[in-house]
Parts: sequence; structure tokens; C-alpha cells
Amino acid sequence: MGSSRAGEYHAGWMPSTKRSDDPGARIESLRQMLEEANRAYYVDADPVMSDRDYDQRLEELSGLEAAHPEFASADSPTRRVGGQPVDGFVSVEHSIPMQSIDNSYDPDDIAAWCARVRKGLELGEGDAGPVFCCDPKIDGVAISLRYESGRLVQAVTRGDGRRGDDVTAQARAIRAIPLRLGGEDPMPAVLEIRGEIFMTNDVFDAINAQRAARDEPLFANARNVTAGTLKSLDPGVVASRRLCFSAHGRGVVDGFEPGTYSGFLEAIRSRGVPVSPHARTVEDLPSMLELLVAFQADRSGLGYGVDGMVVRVDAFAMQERLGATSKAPRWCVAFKYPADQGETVLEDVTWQVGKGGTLTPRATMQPVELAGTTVRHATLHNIEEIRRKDIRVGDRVVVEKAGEIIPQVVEVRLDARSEASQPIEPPAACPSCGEAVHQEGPKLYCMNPECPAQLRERIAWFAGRNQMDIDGLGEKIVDQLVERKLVRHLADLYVLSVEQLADLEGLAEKSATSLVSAIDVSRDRGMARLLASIGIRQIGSAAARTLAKAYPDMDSLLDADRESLQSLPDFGEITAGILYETLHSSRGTELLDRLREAGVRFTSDLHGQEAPGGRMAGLTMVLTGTMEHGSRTELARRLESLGATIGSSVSRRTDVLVAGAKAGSKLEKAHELGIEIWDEARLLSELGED
DNA sequence: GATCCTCGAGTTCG
DNA sequence: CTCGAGGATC
Repeated sequence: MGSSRAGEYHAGWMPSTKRSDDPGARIESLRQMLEEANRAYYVDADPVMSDRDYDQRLEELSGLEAAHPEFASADSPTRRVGGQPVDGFVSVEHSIPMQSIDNSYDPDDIAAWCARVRKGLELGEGDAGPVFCCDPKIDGVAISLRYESGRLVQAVTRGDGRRGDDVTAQARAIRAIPLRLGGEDPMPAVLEIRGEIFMTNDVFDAINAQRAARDEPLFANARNVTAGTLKSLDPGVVASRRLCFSAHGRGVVDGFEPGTYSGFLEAIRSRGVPVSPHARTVEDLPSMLELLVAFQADRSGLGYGVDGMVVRVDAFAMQERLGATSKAPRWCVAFKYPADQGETVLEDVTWQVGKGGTLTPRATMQPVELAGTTVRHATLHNIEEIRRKDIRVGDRVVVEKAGEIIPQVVEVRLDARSEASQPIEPPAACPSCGEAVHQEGPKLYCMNPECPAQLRERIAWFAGRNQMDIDGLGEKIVDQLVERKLVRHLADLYVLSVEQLADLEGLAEKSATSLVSAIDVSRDRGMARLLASIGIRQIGSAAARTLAKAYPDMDSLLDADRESLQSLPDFGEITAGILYETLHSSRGTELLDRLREAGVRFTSDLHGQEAPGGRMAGLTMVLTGTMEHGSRTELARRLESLGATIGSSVSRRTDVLVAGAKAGSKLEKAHELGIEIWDEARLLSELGED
């Protein structure tokens, strides 16, 4: 229908046909044309008028209205931006709260939800299930629009769900939102439509390009600009930003009775309200899952951000029977597509001090959703990496999660770079102690052995689960111990009193007592753990175990010369040299003396231990993924006690890969190399036989 | 000297 | 989890 109308409009807009004889009729016709053009663009996605034509008609209308004030109307398209800038926002209570929706990332969760819905509706095995309606979850800002007798009277943001801000003036400036509902009479007395305000990628890119040209800071993503725009007090700004709207719910309704959500969407659509063209109803779980998966592939072509699909029970009567928990409705769930990549803006770079004095650049970014978590930080590794990727503060960057866990900055959007972006300079001094920075290749080091940041990291490492395992000595406590100078040296931990600890923030007498006893218990971890805990370069858990197998106690290790150290497996010139130097340096001997004085055990439990000739003797195994029966380390210990060697990466020399849930690249590699793979059940049955 | 392998180090979020 | 570097192996 759109294209034939376009012809009509054009005919009506010949300059020669200016009808000064009947301004009232012309005004009315212009108003209809403009609103119809909005509708064609935003509701039918079938534009009938160019932007230029739209603006020219708007100008003509505006002129006529000024000349003939008797025809003024609050619903005129000219009034969309005519509103005065508002002073501030008035908080308004939602008559029906705008609840949030439960999220899930897993088809199994959707299946479980379906089962809960069936149960909630008291459906038996044989009964037909409810019809579901699925529509895209657009990444925007939720809003509630109130129409009374077809006129937009109020727009309120979601806010905290109970109360939001009145943004009526802003909403009126959004052309996608009809000021008057169309369709047949009778108009519903009250109709609250809820939906999402959002911005298309094109508009977003254009705005950022403009900001880059003006050296203004860039926006992280379209949702942030949308939210920012709605908070703009000037409706003119809102109008210029070209926001879109798509309805996805209802609030108070009076005189409007579709019985289903899909029917509701269709009904408001016919009244001129934009709804998603991708909403579909499905009758059962398999076709629902098929739809969810199929849409995942399509969504990137939509031209705006969609982070999932909302699935809901279609019939309102059933929705009411299912009700809601305190947090979210039971009849509705969002299936989220885990984002593998996201774009955001790099706001700052700080330099972190590691336990060995390494300075590592750490990016702070505007928050971005990635694989189900909100990411704010990423490591930039070193200054070389920063130069290679040409990363600057203020840049738009592409972030992704390596192996679903650790965020990384993949690249910089150089096309969106602002002149104001700041190159990242390596620090001349340690951010913690101010000591001069020393460079070795691409790496920077703080050489001050007394540096408080280093001490903090070393204590935290020492207390860690895989080292001395001091329960209750977390980051917060360590910070205070260093700050109050209660601990200036690792050995100081062993003379802390309950009184001293109870004085710390977040630590009353009871937890202080248990912390003291946790520290006490840690004296007995033995030589292997102790060596790995004190932070000697190159000496981690494996090297420490090698040493603890070769020497019965610390004293015999201290007696060993470089040559004997170098003859140990996996000890070369460098590792042996560093170890020897560290142990015999003044700091090294002082540390060991003080730990010995503190009563820390220096003897080895592993000395002379040969590979026990267990059932798994000679097998090299690697564990990956999440295990349900005990931690990976725990299971590894049990395998080792049966004679297996536990490796950390998969190679040709690996005999068996034990893969738990959510195994990643290691499982893939094992497949490639044709290595035997056990699942957790297989592992347990192998272990269970002893 | 080249290549493969393993360990250590740094790392994010809830 | 990934990268880089040290060690082992050919």
C-alpha cells in the first residue's frame, strides 16, 4: 500500500498547488501525511517519503500553523519538537510494575521452563501444551506509553520497575511513537503500551563519526546513547537522534481486549504502533528451540542490537494463572544469545603491579555484556602489545572473551578514532611506591623489593588455595594488613594475634580467631608447597615438586650447588641459576630464616618418592572442563596416587584427556590428535575399582 | 638450530 | 585460558 500512497503525497506537494484558500484543510492533510510517513517508516518498514520531503512538509505545516493559530493542535507533528526543554525529571509510579525477565543462555533451561509452565497450568501428559509467542529482545531502553482515548498522554521510563522518570516530552519527539492511535473507533479508554526504545546501528555509527570529528568522547554502544538521549532535557536533541520503538507488552488496559499477546501485537500494530515483524507463535518446544536457533543466525542482519529472544505464554488468561515471583513473571523467559564479541570505549589504562614487580597495563572500559557477564576490564599484556594494536585511551575497541573466560581487546576501530584519543605512555615510576621503572624487553618492572603493591600480591599468592592455603585471608584483609603495616614480610603473618586481626574492618573476633588458626595450620604444608609459595621466579608448583622429591628438606637444598640443581629434570642453566641466586641472596636467606623461626615446616613429604606402580603407572593424563565430583586438583591427586602423570596441556605425548562439562580447546585438540577421551563417568568408574 | 613441549605468570567475574 | 620463555629433543 505504501508505494501508491507515495504517489498521492507527491501530487499533493506540488508547489503550484499551494492552497492558501483553505489553510485548515491543508494543515489537516499535511498532518496526516507526516504521521502516515512515520507509520510507513517505523511500523511497516516501507518508507513512502524521503527525509527531505518530510522536512519540507514539516516546515510548510509549521508556517501554516503559525499563520493560523486557530487550527493549533497538541497532536500536530510540529509539536513533537516544539516542547520547551524541561527542567528535570518527575518520578512517576507505574500502576503495574515493569518487571524484569529471567534470563537463560541454555536450551536446557528453556526446556525446564516449559516443563514448569505445564506444571503451573496443571497440564497432564496427554494435554496439549500452551501456545508460545517469541519475539526478539531488542537491546534498548524500556518505556511505558499511556494512551487515553487514543492520545499519548504520558511516557515513563522503566526506572527500577516500580517508579520511573516522566519522559513524555522526549517520547513525543520520537517519530516512531504515534501521538494518536489510528484504527477504528471505539478507541480504548486507556491503553498502556510497553516497549523498547532503541537506535539502529547506522544512526549510532553516524553519531559516533560526528563525535569523532569534533573530538568528543565516543559512545560505547547504541543502548548507552539511547539511554543518554532519553535523559536529554531538550526534545530537539531527542528528535535529532532518530530513535526507534518496538512494543512488547502492556500495562493498564481498559476497553481493549485481545486474549493473546500475539493478538495484542497485531491489534496495536493496526493502530499504528511499531511491533517487531519477527514475532512468531509456536505450539511446542521443538519448534520453539528451532526458532531460537534460527533467529540467532539472522539477528546480525537486522541492523540493530538484539541480545536474545523473549518467549512467553501467548494467552493472557494463562499468564494470569501462572503469575509472578517477586522478581519476574513465570510466564515469560528470555533466551539470551551469548555475545562472543562486543564493542566499547576504552576509558583508562592503569598499571598493575604483580608479585614479582611486573607492571601490567590494565584497561578500564565502559561496561559491555559478554558471554553473560558484564566486562569492565581487560589486560593489555605489555607496552609492545599496545603499540602493535595501536591502542589509545578514548578509542572504540572490540572486546572478546578468550575461552569464554578472560576478556581481551582484539582490535581498535581506527575508523572511529577521535583526535582527542590519548596515546598510552609507559609509566616512568611505579604507581604504588614511586620507584623508577626498569625495562627488560617489552616488560616493565618495579625493582623495589619493599614496594607495598608487590608485598600485597606476594601475601595474596602465598595464602592462595594452591599454595599455603590460608582460608579467610582474602584480598580485603591483605590490603589492610599491608596498609596498617601489620605485615611487612611474609613471615610476619605467623605472629599476628587475634587482637590485631579483630581490629580490622570486616573481621570480628570470631573470624579473627579462625584466621589465626588457619595461619597456624598452614605451617605444616611441607617443602613443595612452601617453595612454590614464596615466589621465586621460574619456580612454580611443578618445579617445587621436583625439588621436594630430590631433597629431603630445605637445608639440603640450600647445600646443593648450581650443578646439582641443573641436573634435575626440567632445570636448565637459567632456572637453576635463578633458584641458586635467590636462595642465597641476603633477602632469600632472611626470608627462610624468619619462616623457620616462625615454625614453618621445612621438610619434604615427597622425598625419594618414585612413581608408585599403581594401575595408572606410566599414563600421562590431562584434565579439563568442570567436574561434578570434586575439584580438578582433587581428582588429579587421586590419579597421581595411582601412578599417573598429570599434564597441563594436550600434546602427542598425552595418553588420556579427561573432559568434564564445558570443556574447550583442549577437547578439540585431543580430538584432532586422536587422543583417548574419558568423560567424568568413565573417570569415576576407573577410580572406583580400587 | 629448529621444533615441540611444558610450566609459569598474569588474568576476569560473581 | 593463553602467551611467552625455558628446557628437551632431534
